[in-house]
Amino acid sequence: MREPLRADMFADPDCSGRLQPIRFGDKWSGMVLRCLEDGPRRFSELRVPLHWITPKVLTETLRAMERNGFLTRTAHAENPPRVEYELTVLGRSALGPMNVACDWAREHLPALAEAREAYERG
Amino acid sequence: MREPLRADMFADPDCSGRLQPIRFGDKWSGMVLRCLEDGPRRFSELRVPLHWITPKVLTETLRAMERNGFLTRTAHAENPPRVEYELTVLGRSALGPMNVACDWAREHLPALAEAREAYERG
DNA sequence: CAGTATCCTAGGAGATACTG
DNA sequence: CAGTATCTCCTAGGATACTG
Repeated sequence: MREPLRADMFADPDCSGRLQPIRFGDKWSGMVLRCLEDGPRRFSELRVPLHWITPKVLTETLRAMERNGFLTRTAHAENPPRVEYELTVLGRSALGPMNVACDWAREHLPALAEAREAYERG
Repeated sequence: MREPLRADMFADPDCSGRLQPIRFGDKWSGMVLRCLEDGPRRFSELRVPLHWITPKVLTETLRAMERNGFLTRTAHAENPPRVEYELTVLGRSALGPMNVACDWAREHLPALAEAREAYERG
């Protein structure tokens, strides 16, 4: 629940390519969803597993998800500033279909790869 | 099983926007998957429900899905030519997660829309 | 720390025209 | 009918630098 996010959270080479045909929103939303699964996280904390995504793009992603009601943004009046992002009930409900998609991908990734090789051979 | 595809198959205005945060592959793959659900279809038959997608883009989409092993392309030696696209077992298996995602979207679309309105109001 | 502000680029996607 | 072949456009996404 409160362990730090691992830097290699999305480092699996099998998933870094385009083998996974199911996407959640834009490029990063699905991964952010996964990052927030175990509780609220800070801006810079999210950057680590997300391959050091640039602040501009992470801000855009978080704003879009906030706008869609997937997460809330809480700025604490401290110095240095601390901002936390946390899934809403709606956002958490999206983990359901995402897990189904992930299970499907894990199960069929070998078949995907094999189909590509067969296609390449002609 | 053999009814023609309806032209307004994807005409629902609620789904034409960006409210649906789950995407299958590129812009058209998910819809093609749905179009082939009930059996093989011809190239020009697919164009109708797909908003008269340009042939170039439909070809690209079909080639990508064929490459990933989602469907097969069968050219019949006739005149005029007839080509049929049909889902493979792998392609059909992707309908599982897609239906889960569609169910989720249908259930939460009102909440999505409401979240947006609330965000817009500030 | 948690962001803005600029600038830039690759490629997904469409319009249009042509062909075996 | 079932596609190619070109051309063009848009924008998601990244690089870099700066700030309250």
